Order: sequence, then C-alpha cells, then structure tokens
Amino acid sequence: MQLDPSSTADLSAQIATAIRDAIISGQLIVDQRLPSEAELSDTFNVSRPTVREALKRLAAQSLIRTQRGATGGAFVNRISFEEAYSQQITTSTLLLSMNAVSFETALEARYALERACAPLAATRRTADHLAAMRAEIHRQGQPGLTDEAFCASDVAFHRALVDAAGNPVLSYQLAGAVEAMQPLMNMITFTARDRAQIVALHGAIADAVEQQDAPGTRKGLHALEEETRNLGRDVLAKRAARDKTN
Amino acid sequence: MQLDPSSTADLSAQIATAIRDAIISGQLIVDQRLPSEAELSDTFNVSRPTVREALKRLAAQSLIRTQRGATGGAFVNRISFEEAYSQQITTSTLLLSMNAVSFETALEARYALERACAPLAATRRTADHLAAMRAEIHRQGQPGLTDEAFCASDVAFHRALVDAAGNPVLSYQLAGAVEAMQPLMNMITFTARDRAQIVALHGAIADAVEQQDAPGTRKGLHALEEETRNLGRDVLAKRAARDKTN
DNA sequence: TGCGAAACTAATGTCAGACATTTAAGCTTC
DNA sequence: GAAGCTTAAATGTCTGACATTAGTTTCGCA
Repeated sequence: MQLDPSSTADLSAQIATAIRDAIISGQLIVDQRLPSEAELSDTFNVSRPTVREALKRLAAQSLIRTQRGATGGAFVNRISFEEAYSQQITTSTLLLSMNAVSFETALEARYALERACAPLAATRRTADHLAAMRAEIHRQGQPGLTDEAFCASDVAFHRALVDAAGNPVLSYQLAGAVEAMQPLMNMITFTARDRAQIVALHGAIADAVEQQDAPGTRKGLHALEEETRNLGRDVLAKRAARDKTN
Repeated sequence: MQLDPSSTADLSAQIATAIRDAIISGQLIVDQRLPSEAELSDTFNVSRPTVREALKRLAAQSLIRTQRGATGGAFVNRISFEEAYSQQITTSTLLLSMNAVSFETALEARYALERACAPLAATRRTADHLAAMRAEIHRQGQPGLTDEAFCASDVAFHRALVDAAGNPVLSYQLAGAVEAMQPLMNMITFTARDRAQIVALHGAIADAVEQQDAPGTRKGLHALEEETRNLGRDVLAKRAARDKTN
C-alpha cells in the first residue's frame, strides 16, 4: 500500500482509498486486523490524526470496525445485508429528494422492479411472508390511521412481498427503491375511498401470491401502480392549480 | 443539533449522526455551508480533531464536500447519480464477495431486475443506446480478447440496455446488480463456442430492442440467463470434481 | 496449589496548540 | 481602471500529551 505523491487530494482520502483498494482486491480479508494507527502513520509517513481521519472514512462505509483495548485495533468488517440495506435506503432517499426526481419516475422504477420479484415471490412465499402481508393489510384498514402510518404500512407490505422472493440480493437492491418512495408518498393525502381501493388491491395481490399465481401477482401490481399514479397526478394537479391562484 | 450524553459511542460518530439527521430532515439544505470546524467544536464542546473525524465520515458518504480558503468550509453536497452509482457498485460487490452469495442467487437477481427494464428499454431506446450495444457486441466477437475484457464488455452491454429504459432511478438501482456480477463472471473461462453463443444472444436482444419488441427482449434475456447459468454450473461442477481428486 | 485482585500494557479516543496551505477579498500603486 | 500585494479566514497537517478501555500478566493470600 503506497500513496501517489503527485496527487493533490487530502492525505486522509488517499490513505482511505489505498486501504479500500486493498480490501476490495482481497489483500485484506474479512476480520483481518489492520496495522495499528501508529504503524500506519509510520508506513504512510503521516501523523496519527491523518490516519485516523482515513480510518473514520472507512468506518463510515462499514468497511472496517474498531475495538479499543489491548488486543483492539481496526478490523476488516464483513458487510452484512442489514447494514447494506440501511445505507442503501439513506442514499436512495437523499438521491431522490436532492435531485427532484419526479413522482412518476420513481414510481415507474419501483413497480418495474417489484414486478420482477412477482414470479419468484409467488413460487417461494412462505406462511410467514403471507402473514406479514395480511397483517399490514389489516392495519391499513383500521380507521384513525394517519397518512404517514398508512404509508409506512404500505412500505412494510411491499417489503414483505419482495422478501417473499427469497433472494437476499433482490431484497437488498429493492430496499432502496421501495423505501425511498415513502417521502414522496407522504405528500399524498389519502381519502377513505383511496385507502379502501388500495387495501382491496393489496388483498388481491396477497391472494395471488398465496395461490402461487405469478401472472395474477403481476396484474395486481400493475393495477396498484396505475392507482398510485393517478393519486399522485391528482395531488400534483391540485397543487399546481393552487400555486397558480396564489 | 445536540448530542446524547448517555451514549457510549464515539463522539465523532455521534456528531456525524447529528449532522446527517439534520441533512436528511431538511434542516440543512443542499449547498448550505456548515459552521466552521472551530464553531462546531464550540457548539458540541469537543476538540477540532474530533469534529474533523465526524466531517470525514460524512464526506465518505458524499453527504458533504469541503473547500479550502477564505470562503471555504463544509457544504451540504447534492448527491449525484454518478456518485451514488459508484458507491452502490462498491457496496454491492463487497456484499456479494464477503457473504459468499452463490452464483445462482446473484444471477437470478440480476436477470429478474434486468427483465424489468426490458419493456421500458424497448419503448424508449435511442440510437445512442443501440449504437453502444452494437459496439459492445462487436468487441465481444473479436479474437484475442481476454476473458476479463469479455466480461467487462458484457457488463457494458447490459448497462447500455438498462440505461435505454431512460429512468435514472432504475439505472441507479441496477448498477449494483449488474456490476457486482462481474467478479463472479470472471471465474468463468469462456470457450470460443461459449462466446459465439453469447454474442448471438446479445445480437438477438439488440435486434428486439431495436424493433421495440418488448416480449422479444424479455425472451432474449431469459435465454441469456439460461446460457449463463449453465456455464456457471459447469464451472462449479468441474471445480468440485477437481477438489475431490485432490 | 488455586484463585482472585491488582498492576501492566497496548491499543483507540480525545484534547490543546501550533504551523502550513489555500483561496477570496480588499487594498495599494501605477 | 487594472495589476499586484496584503490580509484574513478557513481547511489540512503535525506534535505531543492524556484518558479510556480491555486483555494479559503477576502477585498475594487462603
């Protein structure tokens, strides 16, 4: 591991890159201990604070973890799916909000991906997945639920559907698409009629999954996408009209 | 922004979380300047190195950028799709390699997602996308190409297909699934016959996309998935046999 | 001899203060 | 008015120290 002396970037960034490359290339393997901060500062000819900044960068990406104490140090971290999920959700959410991605674009992406899970979900769903979906449907039908709670339950329903596909890679990739929609969905005010319609569509999807009916699941998702798109369109139209009068 | 005194976590981690929350919640908006390091260390009652470690954590996630000089400082960064792509690819690649995800699982996820793009790609593809796909197909047919270069070109072909869907959110989500497969694909040795078959399938897919034939595109991807799965299975079987004799 | 407590040690976590470097803005001079 | 100089404010880096944590070893006592 060595640095490029011609680079103008921060030393801590260069060091972080060097170590990251070593991890990616397999020179450093999972659970292996990195040299101590003092040793690293010797190796790279920089001070300990600089090394520490580099290590914090890597820790922020869950590439390493640190332990204090006599046998402590920095260790290459095995990135778990759980950690990767939450990182992905944060990034996706910010990506959408900061780049003013339209409701339509996000919706299209989300349902395109979700329909990709449909055949697998219909084939592999277990009783647990079905129970989770039914539980969320039940919750969504309860009166007095806030719009935010309704959206959160909607997300939980869809996550259960995705997880039913039984492919952790798929679940990981979709976590971002599904969860990042939530802030956009939260802009919508759901009437009782809207909710009833969505609950009915969720029910139809759950039925199709239970019967291992892949085309039916796809159709249900299509219908739900249409319904949601119309809701979003209405909200945007009303907002535009209001902005015009003001 | 305040810290929880009861927390046992690193101060720099707590500070990073506090600032991150402020960004996510919208208290800090894009391009807004954070207080200087000296001011932050006053606010949080910590030293400047500790503040700096916190800022480096945020910088590692592209949440902030820093500028030196008189009007410099840390600014809330607008996460671009480009940055998010590369982060996602790194995370996905490590996730797969560190968790020993099987070739079959990754392959299934990748093609399920890619087929989700097929209808959109067939509808919206531009001349540029078609040209990119054709160029990669041509490259794949050239003799003397290393297996690695062949895989890289394969990835480029699939990225062009995904981008043809014209949905940046979709492209972002799929970047991980497509690129993370490359290390797994690199384990395969492609015979001339294998390559010819793959090139033919790529050609069929490009034709279907050109003719805006969505079902044809899906079928082509299905065939390609089958072909790739068989190749992977062969490699694994041979490897298992070899390991047995040794 | 066995075991518990105390001391030791090596590592990360935090702090204080200093200097180096960069960059923009203001000032000065021609 | 424009070019160059000066200044100021910020980040980048270094040195050295102390605090805290958690294994490890050692010592003393029953």
